[in-house]
Amino acid sequence: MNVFHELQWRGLVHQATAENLAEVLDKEKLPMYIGFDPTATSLHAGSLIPLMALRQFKRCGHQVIVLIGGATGLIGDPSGKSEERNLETIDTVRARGDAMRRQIERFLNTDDGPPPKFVNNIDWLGEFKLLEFLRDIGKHFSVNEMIHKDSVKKRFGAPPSPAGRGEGGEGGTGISYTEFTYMLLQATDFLELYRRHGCKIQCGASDQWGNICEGMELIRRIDRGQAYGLTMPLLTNSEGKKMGKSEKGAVWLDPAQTSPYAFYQFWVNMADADVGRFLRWFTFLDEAVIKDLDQKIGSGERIAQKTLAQEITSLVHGTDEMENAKRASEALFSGDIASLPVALLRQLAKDVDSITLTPQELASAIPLIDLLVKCGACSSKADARRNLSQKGIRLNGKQPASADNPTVTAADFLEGEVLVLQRGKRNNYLVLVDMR
RNA sequence: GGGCAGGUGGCCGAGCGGCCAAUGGCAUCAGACUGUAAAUCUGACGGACUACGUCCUACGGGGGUUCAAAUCCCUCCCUGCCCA
Repeated sequence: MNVFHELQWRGLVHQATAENLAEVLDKEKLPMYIGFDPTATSLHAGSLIPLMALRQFKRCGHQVIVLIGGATGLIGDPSGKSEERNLETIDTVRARGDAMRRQIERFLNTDDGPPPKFVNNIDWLGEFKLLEFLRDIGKHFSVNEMIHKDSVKKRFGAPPSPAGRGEGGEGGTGISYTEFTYMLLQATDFLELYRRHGCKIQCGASDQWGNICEGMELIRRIDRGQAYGLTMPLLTNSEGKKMGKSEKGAVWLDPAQTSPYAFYQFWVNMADADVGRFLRWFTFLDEAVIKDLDQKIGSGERIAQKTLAQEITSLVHGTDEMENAKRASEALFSGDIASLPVALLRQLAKDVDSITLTPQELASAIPLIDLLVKCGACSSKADARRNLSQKGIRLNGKQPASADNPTVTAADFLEGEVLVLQRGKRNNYLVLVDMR
């Protein structure tokens, strides 16, 4: 199987540096690398695109190399950023890099294809002497060209032109010499991996195009070698907005930061206009199956969305967690919470935000308003009252009985143990009674 | 350095002495309709409370004038534009 064709029909190819990349890959299974800078302790939904590329290359028999940007993460990539970033400490970057590496290792831990290699650019960039770097690498870069790169141009203010109005970037916030150097570092990485591992392809998100091309050029200039680059689309929704952000913030791949349930729900809620694209990007389902699902979009059952959610959740969190998330979803959206087994509801505690009360706390009636704030369903008492008056709150699936100032007592708990609080249709909270 | 224009709730943006917790738009939240969608419609949208009302906190920071200031004065900080 040719990766290029595979990536292409899935819509994962944004740009390639060679017209004939597909043929090149037909002849040879070139090693490929993707770099991840440790900008956070976890990857997020957007990172799934490069991760899927790694899986696809690996599956097609390519050696894949994952580069952790232990060095570049200390500098900061200006690509796609409108403002200069604050520098992180070495310890922070190291810790994040380790966490990211573990996460990626787990994602690539499959037996279809050669095992991935992991490298960290601190190992070579960290060794470079400044003068050596300037003489060996810096000499190959023209500042004149560099300042015309999108990533840099965006940071330059609109030049005061005689006509009055500046054109281009809207008053850039400037760029430090540090970030300006970033592209040289990434180019050096490519060269280094070309030398060490015979790596000839670098992939990345579309905003990495410039950096990737610089690396290719460097390889050509210094080693007279031929390398390639391939970029992939950015994760955006049909409205062109960046995704991976939900109402609670970013959708993380780390289950401690975004529970598998929340992760699953994120995909179930995908807009019709986006599902098809994501089924291609984020699953290994073949074309016929996906086309069949395309037909079912809009029919009302959300079959495509549910399939998408199941596939990605399995991929990221494993099938067990996916089954749990699926079961939790079915339970909470069944509409008849009161008749569900208490044991099942108790299990939801790890998927849904929950709090535990002691029997003493429950001895007297608790104002529902307080409980809503306590479990996180509402941000303040005023917010709780508001939601209550607008009929947005349900206890175990039902509207609270008393109108004015409803309270909760032990009797409201299913079998004295569990209370499901809901704000709107999709926000679920669990109140458990400590049975010890 | 000189001149000018500004800093208002998550964002944009009105208000320019009392009727201003502050018009409007966006975003957000809930409800209706649906498919746990989109679009649309309705409502809410600083906080606390023994609540169709009361109180507290808010219009860059500080100080002042006034019965009363987002609105006037002083001062400080910051931003944008123009001229050097």
